[in-house]
Amino acid sequence: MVNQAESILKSSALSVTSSRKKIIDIFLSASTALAHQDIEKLADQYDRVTIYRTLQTFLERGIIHTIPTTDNTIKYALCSDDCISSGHHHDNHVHFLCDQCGRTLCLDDVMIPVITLPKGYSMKAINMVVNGICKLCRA
Amino acid sequence: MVNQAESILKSSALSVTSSRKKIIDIFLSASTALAHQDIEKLADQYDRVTIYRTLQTFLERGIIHTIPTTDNTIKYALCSDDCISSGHHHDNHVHFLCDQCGRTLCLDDVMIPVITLPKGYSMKAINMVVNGICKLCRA
DNA sequence: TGTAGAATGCAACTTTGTTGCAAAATACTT
DNA sequence: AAGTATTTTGCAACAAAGTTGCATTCTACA
Repeated sequence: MVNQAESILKSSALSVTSSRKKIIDIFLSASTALAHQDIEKLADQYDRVTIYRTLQTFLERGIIHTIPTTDNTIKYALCSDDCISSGHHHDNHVHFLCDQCGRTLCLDDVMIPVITLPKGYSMKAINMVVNGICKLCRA
Repeated sequence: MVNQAESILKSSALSVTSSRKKIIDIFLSASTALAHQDIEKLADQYDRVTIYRTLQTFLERGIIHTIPTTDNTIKYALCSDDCISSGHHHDNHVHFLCDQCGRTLCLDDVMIPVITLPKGYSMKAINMVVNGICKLCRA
């Protein structure tokens, strides 16, 4: 019996350690994208440095991705299954940052529209981030 | 004879000081968006704290705006004339981050397309950032 | 089960950002 | 043009965020 965290690690050819499993579990049970600080609090039995290195490793392997924000913070979120299984990383949905509750949400149903760049520019990745008030805060 | 930096400060009802003029001049002569660190180096006769506070003031007055990035840095750029003169801040063009030279460019000609959010979400601001290789690096 | 190699924790450090307060500069009044 | 209220600046001290080297511990695998 292998759990989801272990299978993610194994399919990325990473050794299975308790800190890595814990951090993946945190992402799996989170409904929003998480800042480094959030993870530190939720996994406080592990060293700060371990969390930095683990997130770095996960980024390199494409297990998680970053979401750009207009304040100084970086938010991390699990990549979708699609994103992991394909070799290349692609993350073509819109992200939403609630100005009231501070949560970062993946709007999986809202695709990023195609845009045309000026001559001479090539595109490797695209991010679209909306700020506003989320469903829960408006209700 | 009033220079451009002074007229920007006066139209924002800010007192004219040498550090503020210097920082605006840096933005005026920069072809790309700048990180805090860039400004610190280019205005190293001024205290770090002064630069933090000046950028903060400029943001509040809508003289500059931030550009979100996927790495940990925030980049600042001068708002266009339109953006300054209208009361509200709007910055509806796409930003481009070159993965090779690291520069952040405003693609003034590429507008952010309109998207539809799911029910219950309200939009206050939107950012679109493209990573890739810029014109100059490809040439 | 033993061992090579990888991951972790610790300590020390660098960088980045913040706050309070005294000194200096600016804007405004007369 | 000088005096003064107010704003801005620089300094110092601090807090938070991120990095590096190295010894110890753990994992994967023979």
